[in-house]
Amino acid sequence: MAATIHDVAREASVGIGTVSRVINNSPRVKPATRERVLAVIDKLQYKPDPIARSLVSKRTNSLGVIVPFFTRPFFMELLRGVEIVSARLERELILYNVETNAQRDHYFSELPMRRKVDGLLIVSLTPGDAVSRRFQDAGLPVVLIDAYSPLFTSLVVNNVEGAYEAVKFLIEKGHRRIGFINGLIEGNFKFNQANDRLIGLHRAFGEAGLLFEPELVLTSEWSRMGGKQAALQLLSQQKRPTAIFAASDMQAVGVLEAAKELGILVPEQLSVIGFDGIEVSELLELSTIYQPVQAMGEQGAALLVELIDNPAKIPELIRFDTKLLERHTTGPALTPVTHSEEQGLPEGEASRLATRHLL
Amino acid sequence: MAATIHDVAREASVGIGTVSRVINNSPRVKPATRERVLAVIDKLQYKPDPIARSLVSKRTNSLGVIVPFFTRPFFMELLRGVEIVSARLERELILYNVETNAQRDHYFSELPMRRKVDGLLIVSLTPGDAVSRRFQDAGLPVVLIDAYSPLFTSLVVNNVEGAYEAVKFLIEKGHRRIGFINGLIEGNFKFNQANDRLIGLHRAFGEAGLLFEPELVLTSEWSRMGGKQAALQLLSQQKRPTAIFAASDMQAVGVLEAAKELGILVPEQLSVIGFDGIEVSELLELSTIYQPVQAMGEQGAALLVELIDNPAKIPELIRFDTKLLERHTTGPALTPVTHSEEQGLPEGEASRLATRHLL
DNA sequence: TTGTACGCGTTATCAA
DNA sequence: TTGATAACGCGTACAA
Repeated sequence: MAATIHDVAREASVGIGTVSRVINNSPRVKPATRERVLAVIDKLQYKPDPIARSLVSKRTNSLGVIVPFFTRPFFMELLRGVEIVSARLERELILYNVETNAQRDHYFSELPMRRKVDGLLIVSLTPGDAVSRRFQDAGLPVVLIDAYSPLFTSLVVNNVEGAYEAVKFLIEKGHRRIGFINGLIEGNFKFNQANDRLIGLHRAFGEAGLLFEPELVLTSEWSRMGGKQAALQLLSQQKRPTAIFAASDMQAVGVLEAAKELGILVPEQLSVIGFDGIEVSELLELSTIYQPVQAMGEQGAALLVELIDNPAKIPELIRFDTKLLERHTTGPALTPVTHSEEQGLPEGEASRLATRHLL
Repeated sequence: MAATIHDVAREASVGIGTVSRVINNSPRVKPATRERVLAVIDKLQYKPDPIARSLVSKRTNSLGVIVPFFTRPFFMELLRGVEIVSARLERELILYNVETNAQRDHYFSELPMRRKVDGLLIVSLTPGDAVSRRFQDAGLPVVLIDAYSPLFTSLVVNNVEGAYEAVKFLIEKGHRRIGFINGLIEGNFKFNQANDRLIGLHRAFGEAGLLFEPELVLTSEWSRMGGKQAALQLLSQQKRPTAIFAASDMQAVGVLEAAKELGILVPEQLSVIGFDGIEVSELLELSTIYQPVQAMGEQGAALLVELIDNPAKIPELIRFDTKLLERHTTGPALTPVTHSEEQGLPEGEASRLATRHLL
């Protein structure tokens, strides 16, 4: 059996109060007795029991993070940031992964009650009013990452601006028929992100005097497969787009796959730009709108800990800027080609080129 | 303030013992009073405090997982498996990420003491004798994944066999000069894996009567960059290999990058095969040795929970088989080319082909 | 079937 | 500067 504070007290011939003061380095203890107690602690290998400690202190020294689809690269890189500072600040990290609305609601309703965490980081999910009130009533510190609520400190990336830049960039390259594959609003996950990116697109279109063509805008899951399906649809239209902007890198990867399957050369015949700037975008030399995901994770965790230490802190809104990363999937627009006239390149050669893998 | 068991007892005019029996559905309570208590519980929104509960029950309902470099795809996919079953079994998941020996030792020594978790999953790390004893003395259930110890239930993949198959496959394709980029033994992380894969290589070489050429075997970090550096070195030798086997997919990706940089065509001039079968290998159409990582995570978590419920369970060793995934980075060996004679393809064309990205 | 009292291992209060 | 004692919220013998 592990030693308790009583064992130490007895062995050192002091009261448990004194031992407690020693382990919490209170100054109110005579150096001599402190030494003695410390010696016994060392001898008995005594470690205060964190559970008993939290029972009275109401603190668990751990951070909870609610994150949807945590294996997706975007969330992984964010989690990495969170982990870095939670480790540095010596907090345990409890992972609440959500894949369904039911799971989300479950955590949203359970977590405020059972005080298993000192604070909560909510990623890419926006708690509704009722839920928000529960968090507040429970006095549970909350920080939102990639989501916004006036009630909580929120870290967001400028999605509108990012999307605007992506589209403007394509327009400047001469593209006029620009497809957009937006991300699905998965049961209110990712609601703002999808919306904002659409707004940015509209703004760029408006500025350039382009009219918005509904048949060029599709919605898919935030995944490779989703992007591929959507791209297949977009690219088999009569007058297919010369450029596609995808709301996430994974979707953009799907676009690349679709293009390859159709024998369409990127970037010669089709420009593709993604959103996120995750590692695969680098591997595939995908042009993209980079967002500082890891930094957001780090700062989010840091702010949460601050908030835990000072619950009176008022919520703030922190914005992060995106950055356009021009790589090799975007190029100037050619004169638009229709299906019937695209025989310029000998069939064999085109598909051979298109089939070359190797990043 | 949240309601406690006392509030419920008073409101329902019963003793706290009865309330306790109700929430733990003990049969020893009259249906009528149970109803009454349940009603009050509902009315007061009472939830038993998990901390107070663990203080007496000695259980936290949470699983700890010690994992090195958790953002690396291999570990991510494993974690996904762990998360799936920990969520299903309603256990919290606490993440202990390890990036240095110091961190590993820290967790190894702290975790057995502070009973913050009911059990521990240790991934790709082999605890030494002293540490193992600590875990056992503390009575902390432990399951090893991708690591082996006779003291704990261990889930391992047949690395020797996997490496053997990879190399045999290359040999059957006609390759004779086969480079091997092994993974670094990072302060004893991944020790067995690297060793086993080398053994598999030797076996295949031996069977085929090939002699082992030390200059074709390098070691690098288990990363893209590491693989790339090693490949650059391998491929700039006078008589460069016609095939490279990398100990991990990420390293293999680095090999592809190196080949591209040198204008070497894959698979025409160089075959590349990786190990792991992570998602990027699919994206890049990389041939590889697949290991059922997610399944290992799932089963590891399930076994850990079993062990927690029945600590007397004796350790078992569970093996998983690899599977060769032939994709598009491996092909038949050409007659070896030396640097001076590889001008067969016009310079421009070769590099143009090699530069084509698009998966 | 039900209620009471005690213990789990700490921290905090207060008197000494 | 110290020690005794009361919480913290729950599970559980034991008594009724």
